[in-house]
Amino acid sequence: MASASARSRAAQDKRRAILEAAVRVFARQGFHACRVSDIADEAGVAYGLVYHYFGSKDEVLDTLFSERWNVMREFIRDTDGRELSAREKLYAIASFIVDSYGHDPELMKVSIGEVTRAANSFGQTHLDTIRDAYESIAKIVTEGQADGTFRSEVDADFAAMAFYGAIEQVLTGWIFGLLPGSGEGYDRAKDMVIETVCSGLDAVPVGDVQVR
Amino acid sequence: MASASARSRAAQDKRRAILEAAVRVFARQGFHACRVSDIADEAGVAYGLVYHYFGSKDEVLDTLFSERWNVMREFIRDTDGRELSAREKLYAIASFIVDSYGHDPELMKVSIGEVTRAANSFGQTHLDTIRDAYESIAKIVTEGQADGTFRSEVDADFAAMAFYGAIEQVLTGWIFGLLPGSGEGYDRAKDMVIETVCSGLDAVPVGDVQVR
Amino acid sequence: MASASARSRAAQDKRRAILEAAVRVFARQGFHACRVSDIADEAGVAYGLVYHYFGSKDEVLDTLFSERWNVMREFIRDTDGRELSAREKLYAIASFIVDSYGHDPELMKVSIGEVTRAANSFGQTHLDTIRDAYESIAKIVTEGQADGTFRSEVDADFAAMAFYGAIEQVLTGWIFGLLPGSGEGYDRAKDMVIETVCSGLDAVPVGDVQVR
Amino acid sequence: MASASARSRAAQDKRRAILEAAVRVFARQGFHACRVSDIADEAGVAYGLVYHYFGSKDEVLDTLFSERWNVMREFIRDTDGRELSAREKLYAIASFIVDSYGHDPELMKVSIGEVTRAANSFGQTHLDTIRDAYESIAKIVTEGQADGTFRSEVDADFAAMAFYGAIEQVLTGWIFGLLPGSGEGYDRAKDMVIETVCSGLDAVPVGDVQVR
DNA sequence: CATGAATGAGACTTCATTCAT
DNA sequence: TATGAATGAAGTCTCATTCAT
Repeated sequence: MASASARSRAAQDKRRAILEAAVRVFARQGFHACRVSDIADEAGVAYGLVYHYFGSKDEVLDTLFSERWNVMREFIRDTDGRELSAREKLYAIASFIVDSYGHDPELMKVSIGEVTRAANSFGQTHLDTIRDAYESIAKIVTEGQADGTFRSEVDADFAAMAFYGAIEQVLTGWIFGLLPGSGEGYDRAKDMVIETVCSGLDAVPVGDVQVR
Repeated sequence: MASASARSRAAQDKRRAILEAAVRVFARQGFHACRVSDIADEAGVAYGLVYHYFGSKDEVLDTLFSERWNVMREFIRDTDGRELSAREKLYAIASFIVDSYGHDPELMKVSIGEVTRAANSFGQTHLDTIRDAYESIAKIVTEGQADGTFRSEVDADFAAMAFYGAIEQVLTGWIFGLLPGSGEGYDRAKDMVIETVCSGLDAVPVGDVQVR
Repeated sequence: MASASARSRAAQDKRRAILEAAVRVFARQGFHACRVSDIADEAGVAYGLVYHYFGSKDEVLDTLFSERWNVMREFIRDTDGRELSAREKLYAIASFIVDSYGHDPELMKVSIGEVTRAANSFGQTHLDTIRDAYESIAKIVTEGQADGTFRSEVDADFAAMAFYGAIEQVLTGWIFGLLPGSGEGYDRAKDMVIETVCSGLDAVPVGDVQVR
Repeated sequence: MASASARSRAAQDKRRAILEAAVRVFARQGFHACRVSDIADEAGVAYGLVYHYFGSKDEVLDTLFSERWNVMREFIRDTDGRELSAREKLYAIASFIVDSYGHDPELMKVSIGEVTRAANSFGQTHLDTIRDAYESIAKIVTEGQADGTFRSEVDADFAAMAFYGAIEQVLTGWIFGLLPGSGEGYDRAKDMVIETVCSGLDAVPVGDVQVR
């Protein structure tokens, strides 16, 4: 019985090893440029074992996406349930995303870089998950607007998108090497995201501008 | 000579037809999932003609991306040279990007999905172009900070990234149907991007927050 | 010892279960289109057990074929030794083959489709067995010709082939639904095979025909 | 225009070359044991050209089947329309099949040996064609029975099956080397098939036999 | 310019077989 | 006996690219 569970544990270890190897090679070469054998080699397992655990190369990426977004969705939902102001909630979420990058930049690189391809093929499931995450963020914004913390000029859906996009682009900047500071400046980054999105760039808030 | 130029014009028409067909099939199926023959079929030209005008399938995408970003870079540079406040300049740029989407959503989908986010392959090729655009935006922010329009709490590089990311994510939301309002709400979208990024979400600007 | 023999019997049961499962899946999907795991699943045993009892997937089919043909060869030999006329012997053999189909159509389908007709691979392996059976039939025809029961116009080898072919094609007709009556008309079928092969179609026997 | 038709003719030549090469390699190694590259090599064309003309390896076999059975079906229909006795019609058909073997033994080998696999997968179309051919033969038998040439003891469907099976088994005998005489004895073979099927083996026609 | 047949390297996937437990 | 994870060779199919016309 112990041996059975040990065998099972060992088996799952290989599965996990394949998944982690996939993150590395996808991040390094991109999903399309990497072969299934690259994943197997990186994981140190036989070619066929990838297909023992996953139905296809796509399914490996699929699994990676699911895991990343489920964790994130759960975090957002938990955060929303805590006793925090709307701004603090957004800060917590921004922190989580930035920290995720700090913890596993390769996974984030894959997650950000391959979404489109996923959305274009097997990604309907993920779109629903992603939509759900955005809606949770929008809900936080809406609550902030309701209690007077946030202004009501901006649609909550829209703000959620801008909020998430701002963060993700910062990560993209780090990934591409367009932005300095990855590796040390995480805390500063979080602050700046929140500063930008919550307080804005303006020294003094103004109304609409008119540019032809 | 007239006939020669007419022939030349006709030829360029085919080239253009291929490019436009490519946008449609890339947007529909993704760059990797579409074959060169799909482009030719969509354009209504012979298979080999694609190779008469372009050196490779990659070059078709490269061309598409370059055209789009050169226009954008030029616009940003021009805008920077105009007699506008920093906020107005950002508004003009946001308008331009949103209008670009309104004008050719498929091109934007391809541009964002296949190149901007692709840190490997194509992303690398166009990195300098992208970097240049971001730097132009950052320069505008810097100037705004210098003349007191913008606060200095946020790094200009960082703000440029957040600004661009917020916009691009809104487009992404439209592309994937995560955000309602594409098709009508462009003007409102521009305002909201500027509102969000410049004025922020806060009803009353506050300082840093402390979350756990 | 009783328990040892019981264990052994149980073991042979599994072996038999695998063989019978193999007949079903081979008949359903064809030998090449079915995987070893299909056999194991159908038999309700573990993957590896197939290899405990058989050296290879081929060996499973070989075993099936050998069992069936050895029984048949034995029957033909026994029949030949009985006190019967040549015609009665052929009738007995035709009966046996038709009854075999009635008893296990799937096995016959596999035997005919995957081995008898497969001039390459499996056919070669069992050629001697098949040849032996045909020769036994030819011997019966020869004896019939010797004692004046059968005409001598037709070579015995040739007649054996035609005889067996006629029967097998009827089975094939049943297998593929080209011929009605499988399931009920076995006795009638036997009669008709003998009628056709022994008495022929002619109302009155005639000589050679001349067709351009 | 001439050059266009020449090009087209050349193209069809390659297609034909692939088909003929396929017959040879399928006959030599069997469908399953041969790789697509074997076909290409045998035809002296590039690997990919097989896929330019055929959607899959299966489709190559499929095409071979169709051609062979369509020719045969047409011949049977034509024969049925001629002014011949039923026996002469059967003789003509038997001749045709035997001659087909004489003319292209490899095609017949493939045609006979791979039917089952075809029937198990893509062969529904062929089954209909084959059924049609059998029915045409049965129709000839029925007419013979109607005009008193043939006895009515044997069902026409059944007789058609036995007739065809007897012939095919002779070919199989030649293919396997179980039967001597292939190469020279074609005419004798035709006569014997007709003798066997039409006149039967019996020296003197008898009624039913009773064998337990 | 235009066509589309021809090429062949490359990648995914399958699956028979082995083996440690 | 029995299990099923692990292996890796082999083969199908795809598709970017070339080239003769």
